[in-house]
Amino acid sequence: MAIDLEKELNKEQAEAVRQTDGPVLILAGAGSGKTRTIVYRMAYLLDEMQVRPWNILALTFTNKAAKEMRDRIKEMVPEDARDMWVSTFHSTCLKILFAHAEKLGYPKNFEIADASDQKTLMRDVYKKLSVDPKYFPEKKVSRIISSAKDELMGPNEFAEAHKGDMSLLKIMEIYHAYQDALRANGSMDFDDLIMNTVRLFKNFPEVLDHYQEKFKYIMVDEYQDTNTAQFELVRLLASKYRNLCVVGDDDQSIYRFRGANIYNILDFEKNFPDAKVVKLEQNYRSTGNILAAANEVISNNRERKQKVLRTNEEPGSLIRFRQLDTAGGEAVFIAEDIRKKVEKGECTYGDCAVLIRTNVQSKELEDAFRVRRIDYDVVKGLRFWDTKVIKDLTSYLLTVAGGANDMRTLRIINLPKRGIGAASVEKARVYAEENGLSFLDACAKADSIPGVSAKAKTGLLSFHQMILDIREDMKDAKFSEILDRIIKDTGYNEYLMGEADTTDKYLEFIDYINKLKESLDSYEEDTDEPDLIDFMRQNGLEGNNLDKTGDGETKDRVLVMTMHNAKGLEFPNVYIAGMEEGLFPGYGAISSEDHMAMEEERRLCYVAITRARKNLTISCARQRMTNGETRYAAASRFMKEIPTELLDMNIHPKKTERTEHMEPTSRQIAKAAFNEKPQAFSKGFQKIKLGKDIGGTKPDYNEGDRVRHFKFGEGTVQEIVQGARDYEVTVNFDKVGVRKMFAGFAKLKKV
DNA sequence: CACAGGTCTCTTTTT
DNA sequence: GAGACCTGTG
Repeated sequence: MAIDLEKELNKEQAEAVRQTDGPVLILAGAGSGKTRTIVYRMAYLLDEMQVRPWNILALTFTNKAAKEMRDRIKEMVPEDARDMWVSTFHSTCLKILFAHAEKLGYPKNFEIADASDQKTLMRDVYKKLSVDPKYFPEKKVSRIISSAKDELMGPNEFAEAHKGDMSLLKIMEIYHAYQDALRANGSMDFDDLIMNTVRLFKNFPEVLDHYQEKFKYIMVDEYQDTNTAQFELVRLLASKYRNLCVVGDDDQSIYRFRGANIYNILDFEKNFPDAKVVKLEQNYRSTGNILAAANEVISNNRERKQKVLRTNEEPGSLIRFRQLDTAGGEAVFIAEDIRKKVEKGECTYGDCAVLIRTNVQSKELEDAFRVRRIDYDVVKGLRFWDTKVIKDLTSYLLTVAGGANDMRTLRIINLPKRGIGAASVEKARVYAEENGLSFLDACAKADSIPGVSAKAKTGLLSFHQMILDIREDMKDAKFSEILDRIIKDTGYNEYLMGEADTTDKYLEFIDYINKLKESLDSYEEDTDEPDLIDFMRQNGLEGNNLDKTGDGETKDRVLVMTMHNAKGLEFPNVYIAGMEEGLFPGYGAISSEDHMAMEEERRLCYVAITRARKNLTISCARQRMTNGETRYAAASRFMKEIPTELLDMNIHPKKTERTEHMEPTSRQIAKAAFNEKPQAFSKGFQKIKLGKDIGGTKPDYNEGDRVRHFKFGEGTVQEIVQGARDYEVTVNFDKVGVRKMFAGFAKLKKV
């Protein structure tokens, strides 16, 4: 099948497809037909350039993206799709490591430690090293270790990089012990998969050479999200044939917090000086006004590649902006608005999505939808294999199967409760270690373990016997049958009934179990030598998340999700909720010294805006409960970056929109009145005029006055200028020097 | 050993 | 304000 590029693609897309050799950077703006371009490019490589399918590697971040790409290639070139490696960074590395694990000192059948395994291991490490989590919060330390791995730093390099820093040296010690614990369990965590593959390539040039020869053409999707380790991996693989095509959008780089390095894409041409760059700026998604707003907002970023999205669409309706008094009122406004639209037949619930900055924001929205009987779903990050029920049951399965690491057995030793407390477990564990036994085998020797209570002894012995019995009886049974037997023998079903506080919850648990069984059955059918550890390895990476966005039941319901979760999706009607200073941009970005933090928030805003196809509604609340505290906030600075002429601000509100829910209660007014910031509350409905009312009140200090800033401390006011939208104040701070800020946000106090 | 009550924390998330 | 987690008591 010959491909008519000119007919099926636009000029830029066709150009991107034709750039087959050498390094290529495709800057694909939001909604510019990125996936289409990638898929055509692959088909072109195969059909026109006679590239062999097994010489192509395509890397993505999510399984969803990999699957979509695979499916679409299959449609175009069915016979070749099979032989191409189109998968995530992690599963690609897994495939490579699987063949070479022993070279790095890992067992051939190493396991993958997921988030909860990591946590368990960290716990152990803290106990072993008697680290005080007060000084070294587990979560923070885990994050530091993870980012060290993202930067390709092992414990030793990490120590080298932080010589003399006492607290970091302690973390290095934890890092060391954590790696040891992983090794002892024959496991790698997700970050290890990438880091170890890079190590493999660096230490074994012949292995690298083999894969360089294999992957003569490499493509990377969402390149703006790559971290240093992933960059290095790609660089190594591509360094021989140099046919590297990366696709991404620097304006949509929103994962800095998990190691993504935006300079990978910004500096691509520095790293590959002969790179060809193609920009895809034609947008096929949104109306003119939405696109104009997105372009305006993102143009405030300095560190970016110049791009302007354009469209053939009409300008469409204005972007609506509403400021409500409370977060609850905001939720009511959104729910009512959606209800009215659906009643008028303008759209269906499924056409609407509410985007939020933080997960806690979903609560009020859920209440508002529930009260109105509006079908909705909150897209949660909850993933199938991380679910407690699934972790419990797979731990049982692996323990029964034998060869499970102790971590699994330890998880279920007293679950459901069988009278074995933490103290007894610890004793059995020490005994196991001293005698070189697995934890399960140590249970059988309960009589010889010193200091274990009679009750616990019985518990340990019967646990061991139960596992052996199941193992013996179910030798030839299907995995799903073994699972049934486990549930029966352990009384896990009864345990779940106790755990679930509602019937719905219980049914959800049962649903998980059924899904697990299905998954086991289909694995057994498709695999020559089914093996549970292999099953876990396949699926632990196979995100299989219960995400409700795409596949399967496309129910007609409103979706509520974080802006991060919305990346890559689109909806006719989008609501962005919580457009407030302190929430979006978040407090952290506002107080950060690093301007890249604010730029990242702005990119997130850009991502959120560009999700909308036809209608975009942005809202915020004057008052919101955050972290158990009532906080007052002005509208987001990002709102001021959208030109007024693109906005419908409801300056003359219709009476019908002034529902009681939006009015503050007298108690709230009283509360606000006692608050130090009197501008926090409007009396009744406040007219919103950008440039005046939003944070634009004249400060109560003058040039030359001493003022205090919540973060920067004291300083002297050098200049106060009335800007287009707010008063701009220049302050020379004693500690941090001269800063320019908007009076509305800086909350400077006269000293 | 289990449970109750006190304490602490609290962006964003994939694999 | 809610959820996770730790500690003290029965």
